[in-house]
Amino acid sequence: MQFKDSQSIYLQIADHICEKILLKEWKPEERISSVRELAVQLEVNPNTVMRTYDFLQQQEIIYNQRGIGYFVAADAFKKALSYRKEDFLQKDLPGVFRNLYLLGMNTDELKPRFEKFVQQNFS
Amino acid sequence: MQFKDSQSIYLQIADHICEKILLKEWKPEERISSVRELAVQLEVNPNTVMRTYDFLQQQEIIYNQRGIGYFVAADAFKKALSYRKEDFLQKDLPGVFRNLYLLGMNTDELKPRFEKFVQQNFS
Amino acid sequence: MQFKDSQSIYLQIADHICEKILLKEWKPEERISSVRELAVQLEVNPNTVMRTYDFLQQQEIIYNQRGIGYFVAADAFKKALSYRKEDFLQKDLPGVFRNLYLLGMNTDELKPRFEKFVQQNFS
Amino acid sequence: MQFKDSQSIYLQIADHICEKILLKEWKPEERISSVRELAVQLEVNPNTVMRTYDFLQQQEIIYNQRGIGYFVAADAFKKALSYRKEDFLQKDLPGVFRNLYLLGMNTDELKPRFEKFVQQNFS
DNA sequence: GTGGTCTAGACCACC
DNA sequence: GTGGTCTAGACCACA
Repeated sequence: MQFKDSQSIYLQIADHICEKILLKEWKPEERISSVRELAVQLEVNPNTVMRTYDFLQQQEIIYNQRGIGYFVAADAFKKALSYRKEDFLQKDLPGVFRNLYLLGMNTDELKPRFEKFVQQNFS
Repeated sequence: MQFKDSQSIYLQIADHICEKILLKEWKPEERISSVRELAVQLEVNPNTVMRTYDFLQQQEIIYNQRGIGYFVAADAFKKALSYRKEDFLQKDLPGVFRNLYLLGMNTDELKPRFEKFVQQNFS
Repeated sequence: MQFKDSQSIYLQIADHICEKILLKEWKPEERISSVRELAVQLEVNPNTVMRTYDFLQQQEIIYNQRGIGYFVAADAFKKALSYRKEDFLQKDLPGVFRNLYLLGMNTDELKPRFEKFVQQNFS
Repeated sequence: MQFKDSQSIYLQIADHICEKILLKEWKPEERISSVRELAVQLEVNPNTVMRTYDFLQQQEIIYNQRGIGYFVAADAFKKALSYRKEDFLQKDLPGVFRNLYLLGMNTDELKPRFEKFVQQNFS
């Protein structure tokens, strides 16, 4: 996995995990990788993964059983959805629309790009 | 002008100036505020404005005449457009599309929202 | 390291780093001193070093790994060469040639001086 | 006349005047343009030309007759030559040689460039 | 520990 | 008046 410069790594990892849950690849009560495992896998400092898990735990998307590991929360899907949706419509969209307008674009131009994106990333 | 915490001030100022140019409020070869003037006006440190101007000069959106001040470049519109467009398409859009997909939405649903936004903000 | 008055310190530091790379003392992917370390070593303000690193990153001679440090770019030699060469041919040479002509000299007279210089400084 | 960014305008004007003298286009005791005339001609602030004349007067290359104008000094040629030569061999050349070496060039490569330069600028 | 940003204030050369 | 550079010191997010 490669990371963008524009967002902190730990949040990119959090997003990645949320997607697994939203796409139902990971199911409730399922155990997820340990901090160290994931750190090795992503070639990242364990502290960074720790931070991700901390963050997701605060969002109540995962929970911790001491000495055993981290698990997907029972209502993780719902939480992950709201975590995603929360800001998107209110915070992200206005900025997107502003850019669209300033750049002389419109939503129709986004359509083919969106279809291409979905095809490349989710199929 | 108030600043968000999510982006550095000097880049927010840069974006603001780009918008002036994209909206054709500022025209080519027009002199822009001096570093100190703008600093007072925005209530930020002159160094911060200097950094903005430095950045915009690198983007070839503004240029400097020694001892006189900064001016809007002849092809500022084009440069500003490509600077913003590049950022938008590469950095913002993927995240937007990802959210759209995960939230089960599509670009058609954005259309009425966008039209409403434009009407409210640019007319 | 002592600095001249005729050029800004941060660019003199940049030149110095370029030389290390051109002389192959520093190799691709090698980590370079942290901002603070170099600042202490050169007895300048960290901001000044930061500016140097910023500049060299724009030239794609060094790159940054978040929270870890700055590294010599893979093609740093090439980039450093073209950066220095461009400056030299366009900014320095015309003035040199002008002086040569006005002083009634030619390039042949430079040859022995150059050879002596190389011998004294690089061997 | 266009000015480079790398050197202050008033010194570039001074250089230009010195060249006129070295090329014997301007002769001893000849009156030179007034500050205002030259400022208009070069599209520069009169203060800037004033500074040039001040500087050249300090170098004893031109002199002033109050209320009449500026004149080329009797020994202007000699002074201009020494003003040029003074730093060239000792200050400029080492930097040039350093660059040549670092860039893997030698004086032979300069020869055709020099000939081309002379042809373009002085014939 | 790392870089990144910002403020405050100073000094300089230049137009 | 203009920009440009530098210092000092602070605070922050991040790995």
